[in-house]
Amino acid sequence: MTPAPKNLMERRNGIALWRQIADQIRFAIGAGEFAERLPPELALAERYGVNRHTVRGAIAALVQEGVLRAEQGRGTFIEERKRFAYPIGTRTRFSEGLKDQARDRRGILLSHSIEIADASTSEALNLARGSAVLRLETVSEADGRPVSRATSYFDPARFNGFEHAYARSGSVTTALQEYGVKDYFRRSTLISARHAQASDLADLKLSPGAIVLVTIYVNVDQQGLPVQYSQTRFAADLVELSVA
Amino acid sequence: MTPAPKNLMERRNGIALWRQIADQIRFAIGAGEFAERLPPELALAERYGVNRHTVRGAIAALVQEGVLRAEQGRGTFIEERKRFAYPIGTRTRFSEGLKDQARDRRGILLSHSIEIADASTSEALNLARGSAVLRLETVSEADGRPVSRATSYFDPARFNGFEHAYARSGSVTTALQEYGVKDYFRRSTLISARHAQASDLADLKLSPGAIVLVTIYVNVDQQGLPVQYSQTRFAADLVELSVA
DNA sequence: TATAGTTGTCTATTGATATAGACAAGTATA
DNA sequence: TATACTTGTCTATATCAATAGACAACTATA
Repeated sequence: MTPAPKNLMERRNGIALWRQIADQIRFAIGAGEFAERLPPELALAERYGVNRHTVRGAIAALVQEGVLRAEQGRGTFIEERKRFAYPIGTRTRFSEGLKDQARDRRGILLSHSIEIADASTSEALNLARGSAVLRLETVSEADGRPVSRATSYFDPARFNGFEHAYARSGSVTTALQEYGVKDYFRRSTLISARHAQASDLADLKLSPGAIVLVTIYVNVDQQGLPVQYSQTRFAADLVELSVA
Repeated sequence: MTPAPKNLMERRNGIALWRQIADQIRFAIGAGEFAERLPPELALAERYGVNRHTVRGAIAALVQEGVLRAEQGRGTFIEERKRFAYPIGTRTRFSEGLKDQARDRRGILLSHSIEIADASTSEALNLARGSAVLRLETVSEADGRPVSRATSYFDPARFNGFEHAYARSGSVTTALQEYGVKDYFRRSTLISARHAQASDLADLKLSPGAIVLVTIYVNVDQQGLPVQYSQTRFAADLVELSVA
């Protein structure tokens, strides 16, 4: 039995109480804390040490998001399930990693462009300074829900027209195979967390102030040559990263 | 030249404009957008499409955090701090991991207690249901700055008095050696991110609304027996996790 | 030493946030 | 059907957030 943590809300910190409580409830749902139905509004008000109307504000926001469904006289019910556990390892692949947790997984190409590589990109892909790179902006979905938003870089000399291959299959793994990369491995992953930027909020269908987990990584082929340099943002309320 | 993105702030979303702007400025600094000095308040107000006083609120918060330093008549300057890269792997150790990045690393014991293990703890440590566990609350510091806040569980039958060993050395590695555990390995790590709780804000000296990276892991000895089950919160503005 | 440019402080007004209480409307159950 | 419990709606009040304008205090430099 949890000892009813009271007054854990911070006031006058620039984040409205109803927003903080909405964030807490969403996170608690992701952690499986509430089975199917939310406690009554008065109980939640007691738990968070606020007025019932403030809790109602939080619930209204989550109903708007589609996380909750309120029924007058009956209660407030949860529309969603637990977080995805996304495995990070030497053989990390989006579709493989979630195959036991979601029926449909696919990537969607938002846009692509050829650019001059900056310092970190050219170093990661082992290209000469000032080389051109192919940049892909993608969203990955699981069961129709946007899970991650990636910015990836490829060497256009080796992977000319890669954007079409990716757009067709919705999978980096499949697209790489079309270019003769039978297998690939993750060399390293850097993980950080921050508030989502406005553009990611829209693509990941998040509410303002949401947190994203950011992974920066390089994938290499069987010869150890870098094939993909990528920065991926995961919705922290929907995904946790599992390092095996 | 960036085309002065105006009016990208969301209003009446439960997050005060000054807080959103503070988050944006902090992120822009991290991305190296401002060299050394922030643009004047009026220019920032123009850029974000808000009143000068609103920008001042954001700057005041960042000064409080130690990110900025304002000097009357001169301008507002950036206090440089780079993030620690904390390596996560099979041989993850706090002091080892930061030894090239900080001169002094140590753990501080905040409190300890004997409790009845809950379901996840007893499973992680391979204990019978309802067994007693030793719980340690600790803070780890690097160069005097609190970097992480951990809640760890040990089997009190095997590690009787472990809290004293830890308090003496400030190191789990050293304390485990006193109990004959010459080496240990990390079996798995689960990583998530959320807003910091009030108690962690104080211990990690964070500002309200700050983000923490949460790692949940089990360490096992050379025989594969679990010795430590732990949940650690890292200040996301100060630390990124590196998976090799 | 002027002057322009910067941050700091004050007053005032409007809208959003949070609290409080009362009661209506709907649901489940004894 | 009566009762307890739940969500929905209304009024009212106090505090915080955001805008607006004016001017003081301080710094760099022409």
